[in-house]
Amino acid sequence: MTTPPAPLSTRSRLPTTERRELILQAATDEFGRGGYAATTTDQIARAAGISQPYVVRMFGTKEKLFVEVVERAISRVIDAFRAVLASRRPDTTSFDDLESALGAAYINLVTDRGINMSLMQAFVQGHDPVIGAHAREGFLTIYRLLRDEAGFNPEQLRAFLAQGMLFNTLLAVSMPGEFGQDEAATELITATFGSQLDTVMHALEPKDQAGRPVQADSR
Amino acid sequence: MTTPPAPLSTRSRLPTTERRELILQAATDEFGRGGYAATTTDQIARAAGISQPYVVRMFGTKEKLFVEVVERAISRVIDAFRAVLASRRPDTTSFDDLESALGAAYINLVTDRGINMSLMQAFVQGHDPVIGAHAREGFLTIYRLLRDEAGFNPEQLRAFLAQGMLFNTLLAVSMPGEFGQDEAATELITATFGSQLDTVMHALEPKDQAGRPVQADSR
DNA sequence: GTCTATACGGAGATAGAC
DNA sequence: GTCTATCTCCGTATAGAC
Repeated sequence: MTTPPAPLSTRSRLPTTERRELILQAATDEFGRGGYAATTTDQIARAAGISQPYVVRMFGTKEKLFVEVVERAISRVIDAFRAVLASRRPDTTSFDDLESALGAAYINLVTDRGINMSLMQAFVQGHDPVIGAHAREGFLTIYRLLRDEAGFNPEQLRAFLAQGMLFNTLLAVSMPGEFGQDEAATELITATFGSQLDTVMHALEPKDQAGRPVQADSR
Repeated sequence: MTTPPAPLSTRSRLPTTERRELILQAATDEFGRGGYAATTTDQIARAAGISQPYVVRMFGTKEKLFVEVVERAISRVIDAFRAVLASRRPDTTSFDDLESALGAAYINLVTDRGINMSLMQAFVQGHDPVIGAHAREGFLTIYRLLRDEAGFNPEQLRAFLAQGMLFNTLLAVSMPGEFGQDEAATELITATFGSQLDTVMHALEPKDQAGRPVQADSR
């Protein structure tokens, strides 16, 4: 249906790099909203304020764009973990403290729905030859990072990653939205997010572009 | 593109109930393969050996069919858990034994790619008003089952469900296919599946309809 | 109970202008 | 660097026959 973008006067020419970044951000949000197949390049274009063909033009195909979105999401996880590792005092930080700090960093990332859903979309497309390979590689990169740089042992890793996958899932189904509504949901969310609960609930309040709270999703 | 189904001579009239079951099975496999949006009703029809319009006719819309597929997958988890609970000796079964038995039952189910992916697809569509509600309800039903009938406490539940989500994810990205190929993958898979590893590896060998091992996916 | 034919509405991608 | 116009394919759903 190719909706026309904003009038020329409103738009502006941007250097390729900046435009790419804008599109990737929009694509992360949109793919996160509807999934890979259901999201159209036109939706992404609109969200980025440009025309549909230009999105395709810049990334070649929709699939290539998606792969970049996934790569970007994985990189953000890696960067966040590295930042935590860089800021600790190796000799005085206990495993538990390190694990909490890493968990908190992860929660911070995946409460961004675009990031979380991009990751999950990648997992769910795991049998696709292109996307699956990226998903596995990303997962293993994070595994090695936590093992080799954070010093986790296999069992600690298993538990940490499992917990991460539970975060993903509960956030994906908006379970924290049931907080206080359903006693089982409340119990599960409390047990899962613990002291991070405030962060989660706060991050999930819908915001507009300027960061002001809004009533409902306007889409 | 509506590919014609098999010639009339090959097909047969079936009672509605049986035909429904066949379609639901085919739909589980196909949705599991490609996800909700990317899977066409025609693919499902072909896999079930009938015409595309008949699929739509029988379930109303593609979305309703998908919802039934998800419901069915969740029911299978619930049934499997109940079967385990029914067969235990309440006074002599330790928590660890019960947890292992339930974990094994779950692994058995989700090594069926159709089941696992149907569940994950439901999670990933978690913000869809219809599908999301079903996903949350299913998740909470399982939560209550494990709490009220198996006697798990919140922390045990959290750990068990987290582990389940890790199973889902690793199977989704075919990580066990990397077993022996990559040292990190091998370590992770071993730590995750432990004594269930044989079951998993065995279940993942590709099979044809008659259950004979085959070389590669013929699609 | 099941099919064939088909209407209808997109979606991704390309061509070419500015 | 970015757009408009448009081609072409494909997917769901409906109508109606057998």
